[in-house]
Amino acid sequence: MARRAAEPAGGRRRSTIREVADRAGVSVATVSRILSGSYPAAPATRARVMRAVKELDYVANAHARALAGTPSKSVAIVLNSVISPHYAHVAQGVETQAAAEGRLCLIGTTGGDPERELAMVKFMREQHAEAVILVGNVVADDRYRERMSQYAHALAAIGSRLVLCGRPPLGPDVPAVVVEYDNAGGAFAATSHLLSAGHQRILFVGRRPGYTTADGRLTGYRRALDAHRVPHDPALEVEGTMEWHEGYRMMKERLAAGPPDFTAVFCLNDLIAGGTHKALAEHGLRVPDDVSMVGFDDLPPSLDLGLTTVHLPHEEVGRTAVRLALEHEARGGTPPHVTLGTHLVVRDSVRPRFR
Amino acid sequence: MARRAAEPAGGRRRSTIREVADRAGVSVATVSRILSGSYPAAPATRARVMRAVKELDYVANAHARALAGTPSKSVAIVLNSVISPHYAHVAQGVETQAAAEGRLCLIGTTGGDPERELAMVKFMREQHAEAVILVGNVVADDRYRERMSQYAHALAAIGSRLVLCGRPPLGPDVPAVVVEYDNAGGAFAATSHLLSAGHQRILFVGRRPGYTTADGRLTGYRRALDAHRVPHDPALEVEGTMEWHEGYRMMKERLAAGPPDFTAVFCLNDLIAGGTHKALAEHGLRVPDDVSMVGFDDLPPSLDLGLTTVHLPHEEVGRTAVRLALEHEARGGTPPHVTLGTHLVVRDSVRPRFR
DNA sequence: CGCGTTTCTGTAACCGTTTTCCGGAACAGT
DNA sequence: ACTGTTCCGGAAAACGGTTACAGAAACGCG
Repeated sequence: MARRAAEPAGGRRRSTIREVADRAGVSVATVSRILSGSYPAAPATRARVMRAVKELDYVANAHARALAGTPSKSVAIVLNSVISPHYAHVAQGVETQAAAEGRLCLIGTTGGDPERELAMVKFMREQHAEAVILVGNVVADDRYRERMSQYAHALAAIGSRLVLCGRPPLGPDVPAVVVEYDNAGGAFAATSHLLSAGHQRILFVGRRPGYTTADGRLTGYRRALDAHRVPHDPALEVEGTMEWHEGYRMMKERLAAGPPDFTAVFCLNDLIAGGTHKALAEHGLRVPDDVSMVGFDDLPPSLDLGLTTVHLPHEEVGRTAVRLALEHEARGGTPPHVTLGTHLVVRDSVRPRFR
Repeated sequence: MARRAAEPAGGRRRSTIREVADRAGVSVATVSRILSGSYPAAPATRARVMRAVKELDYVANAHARALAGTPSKSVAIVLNSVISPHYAHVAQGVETQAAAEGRLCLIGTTGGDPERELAMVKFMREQHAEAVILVGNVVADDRYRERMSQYAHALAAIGSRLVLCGRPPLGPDVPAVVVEYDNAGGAFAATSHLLSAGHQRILFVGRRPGYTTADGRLTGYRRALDAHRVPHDPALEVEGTMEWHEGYRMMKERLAAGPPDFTAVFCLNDLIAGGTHKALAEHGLRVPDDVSMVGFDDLPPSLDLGLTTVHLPHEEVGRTAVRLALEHEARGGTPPHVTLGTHLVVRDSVRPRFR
């Protein structure tokens, strides 16, 4: 066979079920049956087969197995990057739940590039993933939206599922499971907490129109102001992305422009809170003595900072995504859309202020 | 066909290459060739095929393809958990490099359980991963060591590779690639930094005998003391695991036992540094004014803390692992063993002390 | 117009499993 | 001893692609 010629340098071939069968003196069918477990086999035969398997160190070829009709089930997760703590936690949840349900976990990252995300989804489709879980923010232009909903349909057509985590639904008739958390609610709670402590001028750090997460949190912030009848000042909303150094930059610039015109800070997330905190410290402003502060995410930095923040059920999001996708796959019907609750974790970054 | 009966509830079937061929009025061979790219085909035929593909929204079955001899290459990574920043960074490196080399990335977590780790390796072997990358600490008992080196041989036999990241080799004749970073060297540098600043009594927080990472760093610490002819006091080595709350606990207990008998702290990693920092603060001890401090890892918390720490090339470890495994797979020979360098990042947690 | 080339396209074998369908052996009952 | 069950194990047909081989159509040329 010429086909055999192109083998990896050092290697014997991977042993096949046929070789096991020969060595055990039985047919391939018997080996297959014995290995797949529950099948009546004479103890002697079973022993012979098992010995052959051990001696050859045989493991089944997952591809052949999948092809023949016993697919090794798998779940795919696609995210921007795995180093962002939030994504990492979600991924952990996905992985945990997938393992619990006996599924392998495929992972791919996109670096935030919609193009690569689309490619990943296609890739996962080829791999017969039972569910493709998309996590995180993207700017959703129309072309992207269209192609993604096409993929949703394609996946649905073959009994698989597209799952959107922490991003808005694609549309009413797109068959995708959606797992969100309550950004607006959390922001409302955090802002109310500051307001109740007597703060009126609350800086919102991390505005970013078009990004659904940021938008949701901004909405909650504004609603809380409204509910407390505190006038809303657009000048208190600072724009920037969701990173540590951006938080640092935003606060630096703000303070460089003049003395603080706020008594409290709402940070879009804990990373930003970290940077902001640093910038404040460099200007001799202490938290919470001089400035109160709340964050969002409840990820590691908040522990170091003693930051009062909004807890997000990161891992729960991942677990729920897998669970819903898998049970929905079995049941069929309209795909579920759940919103997970968030709650405030009070630490030590807010001080009451009385007029 | 009875086989067809057990279909997922809602779904049409996944379309096959045969259906594409029929619709385009050509043979399957032609479709296969056209899709696999570089093959001379009449423009008209190609167009017809492409249209059929689009209309049926066909994607190839990766399993069938793999079976037939064009395996979709993949690389597997197995780690304790993806939420630990260090692992996450390594994973990111692996994923990046894998993508760059056109490989899919399979991921599995073990929760630190050797049993699950072994199961994962087997699983990955079934999936025909070109390399299986193991990251992180384990307590290596003999049974574990033996089975793992058996897997290494099994993988090697079929032209795949076992890669160990940040853990010690299994033995001289075990065909596994090893990528380490220089724990001892980094610890030496960090400790020397403290010693040069005039500190003599340096608390080592996070001793954990048997864990290679901890052991390596402790070695570096002791060597530095030696080199500076500072007597080594075992009472200055505190035991604990590598987490934030452990750092907190260790320092809390130390301070509860009596006034500080040290002027500087060497933390096994940045997480511990975070907890330690907090505990110090609660006792009114400021860093670096009252106590100097160095960490290890250069992960996010160190930014917030302004921590002087040892930088580890996390992502580089992951990338190197993939690169080495893949080129070694091609070349054959003795598997490489590399140690990546580390260096000190000076921030603002160490203050000179003069007698 | 016949023939050798060149270009495409079809046929069929094969990849390594699972599973259906069947046949033979052992064993008990009469 | 003959038949009916029960138990085991084998042969062979899928699964959905790739590719070696060969055949047909188109083309240039003497």
